[in-house]
Amino acid sequence: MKDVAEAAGVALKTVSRVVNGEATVAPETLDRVQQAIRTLGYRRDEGARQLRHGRSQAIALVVRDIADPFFAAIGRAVETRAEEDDLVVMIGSSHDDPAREREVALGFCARRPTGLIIAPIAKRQDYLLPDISAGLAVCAVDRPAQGIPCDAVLSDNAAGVRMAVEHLLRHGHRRIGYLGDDPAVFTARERVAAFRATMAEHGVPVDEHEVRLGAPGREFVAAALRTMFDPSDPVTALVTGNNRITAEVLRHLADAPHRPALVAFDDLELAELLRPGLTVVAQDPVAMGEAVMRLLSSRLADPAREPAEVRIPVRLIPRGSGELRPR
Amino acid sequence: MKDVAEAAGVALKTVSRVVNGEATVAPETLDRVQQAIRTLGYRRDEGARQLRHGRSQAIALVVRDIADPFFAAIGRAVETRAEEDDLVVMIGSSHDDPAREREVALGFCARRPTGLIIAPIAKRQDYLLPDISAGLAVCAVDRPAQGIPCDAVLSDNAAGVRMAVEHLLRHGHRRIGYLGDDPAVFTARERVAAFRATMAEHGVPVDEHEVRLGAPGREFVAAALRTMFDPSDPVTALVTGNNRITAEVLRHLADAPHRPALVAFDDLELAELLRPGLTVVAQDPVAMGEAVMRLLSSRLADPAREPAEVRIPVRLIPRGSGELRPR
DNA sequence: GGTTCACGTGACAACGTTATCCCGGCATGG
DNA sequence: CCATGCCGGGATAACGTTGTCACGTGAACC
Repeated sequence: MKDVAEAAGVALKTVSRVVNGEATVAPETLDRVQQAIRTLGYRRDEGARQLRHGRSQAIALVVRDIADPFFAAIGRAVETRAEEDDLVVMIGSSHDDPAREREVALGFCARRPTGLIIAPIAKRQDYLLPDISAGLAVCAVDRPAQGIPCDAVLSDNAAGVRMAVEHLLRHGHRRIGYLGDDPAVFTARERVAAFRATMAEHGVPVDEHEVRLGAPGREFVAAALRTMFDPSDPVTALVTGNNRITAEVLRHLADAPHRPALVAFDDLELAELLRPGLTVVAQDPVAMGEAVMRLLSSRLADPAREPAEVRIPVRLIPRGSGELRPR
Repeated sequence: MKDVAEAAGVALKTVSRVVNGEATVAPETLDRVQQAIRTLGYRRDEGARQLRHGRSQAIALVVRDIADPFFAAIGRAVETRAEEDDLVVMIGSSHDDPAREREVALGFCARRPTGLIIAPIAKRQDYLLPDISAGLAVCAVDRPAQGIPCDAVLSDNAAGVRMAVEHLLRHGHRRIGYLGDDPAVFTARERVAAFRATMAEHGVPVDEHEVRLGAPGREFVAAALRTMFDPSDPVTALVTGNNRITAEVLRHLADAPHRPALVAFDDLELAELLRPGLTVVAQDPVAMGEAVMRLLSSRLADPAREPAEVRIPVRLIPRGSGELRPR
């Protein structure tokens, strides 16, 4: 900037004015400065700007795994919106490790971003309190944060599971199994609760061994399927509570002669190519990312606003698998 | 930091020493300062640190689309390695738009990151020259950069296509179609050239209408398949040059009574679940991300080193589709 | 006993930017 | 002709950090 000022024969501050598009610069001076900027290839140092200004024009995004298509889609939506406001996006993955979540989030906070988006894993996010008091806008996504006043954008898990169950009931199924994630996980709790509630509403009793919850993995899924398809009393349909479980179930059933009816929470890439088709309850990660950015803006505009919770609608995409009649 | 110094009754500089783990602090002073840091919830401001130090502890990653599983996997690998060195990762997508690539990359450069990783789309990346002279380490991935001296990490496209073709030849196919991306794309050129070369080596003539190149899309793929499966002289096997084309082909053929033998360049998530199985040439995005990070480190250690090009091996994963005998 | 030396600590400047305050000149109005 | 006001532009300090240098104290050495 000093060099530019020298080249244009003006003071440092005038260059600053030009760079920031302030109106109080005479047209002729403006030209000279812009010329010098081009000649010297000058670009404002955002780091220094941040130091002066207090906050960096950046959004931090802490997800569970950026390679997970769901979070990748959220990331893309966030990035698209962020770019419109000239914000850069910093991304980190917690890999479902609470300590790592904290590490990554605090590492981002040291960059003093404008906003922080977090898909919470840890029990509490109170380690963010100092930064929140210092003006950081925080928004949770996928799950609510605990221990901090914080906006949240969540899928409408209950409605999604209700749609899945009612879809199967409509097609004549009565013995429906539910295979979900560890109940320590917020979304898993919401989804299994909705499963029980919907079944109860329709007067369909639920055997306890028809509901299996656990960490998605080969052993868990294999054991659960053995129980559910016990020849003495097999289920005719299955609802899976997240995409890792769905994938594992599909792997197990890929070469079975008849696949049971299956409705999966969370869409899978290429699900449309599977035969028989896979009916899914699709979340809307793009809408979630956009909602998060809206909440962040509004939070920055009014830091004292009450924490809001936004539920993003989900969508049942019938692809044939629910229509399989009970055997 | 000033507050911490005051609370601990030491000078600013001593706090700095503690924060940076310098050894020249007396144990008793160290304790006092660390106590004050905890009490006040102090964290070093990375922005200010950068200003002093010249470069930010950050890696910028410009990909074509962060929601693409291939780039998401690269992103995760980069992030994992970066975290080990306390580097944050900034991610942006060019969405295959040269102007946007420039915009995003230069926006990152204004943050003065330590390294920039780019999946080039634009014809030339010479807009990075000023930053490179200023000490920015740059590495291209997926495709080489043009107009700048720059390391690159690429898949071994030629070997992959060779494996695909030879796999099909081994299974008795002689009429093999190739469906690839627009030849303006570097990888597309390498792959189709390898197709022709391998066929020629094995003395199998290639009809011109058996090779179709174009932007992946419904119309292009539909037209290409019509030509190739013309009943008068149909191909018995197909090689697809990237995953968007593969997905489109599968969509077209999903409900066909017999699917031709198919080998796809680039793995698809859940490809193992498709029936008939899909044989693929899998790239190794994780290895690519790791190689990129190694190149960046070595570039930082020796900015004058000659640009290097690293080829990452690909792997043929037979899943049955190549074994389909010619009809 | 004086000279080195090592060690722990502190004062200060500088990184690149911008907010605040100030100055000089020109036009306008009485 | 002078007072007033406006406008373009400059000097300075400050944001939070760290590299450089210097200071003071005690111990070890000849």
